[in-house]
Amino acid sequence: MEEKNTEKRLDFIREKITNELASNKNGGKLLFRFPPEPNGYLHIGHAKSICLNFGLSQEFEGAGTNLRFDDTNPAKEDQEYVDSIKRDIEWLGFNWEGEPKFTSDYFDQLYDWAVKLIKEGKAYVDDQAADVIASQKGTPTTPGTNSPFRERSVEENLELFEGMKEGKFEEGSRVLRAKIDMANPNMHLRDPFLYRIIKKAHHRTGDKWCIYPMYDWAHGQSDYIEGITNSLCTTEFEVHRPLYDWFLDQLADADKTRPEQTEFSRLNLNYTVMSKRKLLQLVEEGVVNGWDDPRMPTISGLRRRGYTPASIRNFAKTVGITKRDNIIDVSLLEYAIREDLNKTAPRVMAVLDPIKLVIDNYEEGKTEWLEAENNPEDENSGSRQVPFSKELYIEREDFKESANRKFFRLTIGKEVRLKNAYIIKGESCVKDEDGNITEIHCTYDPLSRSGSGTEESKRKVKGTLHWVSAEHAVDAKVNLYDRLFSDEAPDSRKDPETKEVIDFKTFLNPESLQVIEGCKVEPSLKDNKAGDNFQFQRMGYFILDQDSTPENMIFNKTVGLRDSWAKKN
RNA sequence: UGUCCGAUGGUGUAAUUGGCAACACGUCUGAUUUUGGUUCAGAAGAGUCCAGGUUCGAGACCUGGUCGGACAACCA
Repeated sequence: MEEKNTEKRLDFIREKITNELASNKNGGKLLFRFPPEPNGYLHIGHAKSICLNFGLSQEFEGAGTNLRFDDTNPAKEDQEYVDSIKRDIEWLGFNWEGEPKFTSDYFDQLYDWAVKLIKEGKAYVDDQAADVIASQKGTPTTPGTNSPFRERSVEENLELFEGMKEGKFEEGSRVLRAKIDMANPNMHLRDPFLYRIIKKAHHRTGDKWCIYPMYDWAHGQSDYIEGITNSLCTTEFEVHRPLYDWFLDQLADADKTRPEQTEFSRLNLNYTVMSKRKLLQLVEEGVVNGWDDPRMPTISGLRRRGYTPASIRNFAKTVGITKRDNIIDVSLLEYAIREDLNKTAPRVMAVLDPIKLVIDNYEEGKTEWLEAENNPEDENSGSRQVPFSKELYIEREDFKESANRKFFRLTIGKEVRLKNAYIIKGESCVKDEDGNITEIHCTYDPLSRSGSGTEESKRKVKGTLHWVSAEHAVDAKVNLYDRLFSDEAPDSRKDPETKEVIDFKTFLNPESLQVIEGCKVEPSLKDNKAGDNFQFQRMGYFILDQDSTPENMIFNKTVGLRDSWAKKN
């Protein structure tokens, strides 16, 4: 699918970059970076950032975007996440500059710089316990107090820091801190941590290190090492920027590229949660079936749900880039996928809740192969043959014995069109002892075949039903999905009494997954492969699941068609 | 009683940098339709958080408020 026409409207970041280019900042060089921590799967919020950072390098001539794994915390990170992140970025249609980068590649340089800061009296080893240090930090409205270890000699600091590196001290017993200003109104400048001791094997550096750099120390310096020009991140890092700049002030070479951090607001979607911690919780507690559960807002979940890369890119585009808080309505996401799939997904017939329909005046044992258009929105999509016979399945909800004039479907005595086939008239129905309808009987008009050109075929009937030949139908399992949470803002509701935030899992939608077996689909579907998107005519968009086999077909519902009838009823 | 950031229809985003508040989603009509889909035509819905000020003219600039968000992890 084509990307929507790029309008000339520039968001504030693109405008800023355009201006920088005009003033020849950094000699016209542009290098961006996408810096995920490999501690979870990427979600739709990351997709926004990916589309920004990698999109920028596609839009500006000669620009590039690095992929850098911010792997400074071996306690949480894992190779599995590295792999999934690479896969998701590529699936979205983006390429990074050269090989993927890792913050852990810079551990030696970072260590050397830390030593330099110590030698200049700008960093010190603090021996206090975490809670003591925390209490000395002060609060946002009250200044902190200096650590008693703040004025240690350079020699002692050097020796202790080396000891930390050598593994001579216990985890949590010492940290290296920058010596800035414990009374600074910006809390991030109150002697922030540079290093802590973590005696865990790192997924890349193994046992080489037992001290690991903190985010603030590692991030900006990694940008600097790579020669990043524009370091784009979300607004919660805005208050970190003075610290980002402080480090560069101490270390950066005047004739090297100095990166600049710019913040934009993160994406929020209603009816879901977007924090990696909470998503991990859903996975670990088995609330969902893994990171790629189609109900998850993860990129892998959306992929398995049937979303396409183009739809997500277009979604990111309509959502835009600003600094203000936002909560995107899921209808925007759903629109993006419908718009794409409407143009690209082949139409097929599938009956989700089948009931037998017998055509009394149709010849026993006869099969006709009727032509069916693959996609009326795509002239080049061609057509296929679908089998028609005396006994069919139709959707149970498409029949009522009698109904008012607004019911455009099958009733006794009224005519409807069977899509791509004949006009039929409801005659009678069979019920079991409980009064449930078990079989419907009808008659057909042999002269009304679709596309035959006869007067009878041109007759206007109000309703058209999808169907599938009972003899030729293939069984399938279908997963129907609804929103994972029944509340718009599951992670920010507060108890009116206690003012405590209510656990987000309270709002889980118990009906978010409905599995239906015994669906009947047209035989042509057997030839398709996992990941293929379809429109089940009149029902919605579906994707062949990765676990599907020709013998046990499984479809996932991506999204329903717009349904102006259901809305009124 | 801090620092930083933000505020435009229900939602998201614009407004050529001071000149009739526009676009998309959503909602509602109607037309078309062998998908109650698509498409097409149209409608309703904000006077731009508030109060002052500058100006012929302010969503935009200035001042002061109000409201919302971020920040006190040996997380990122």
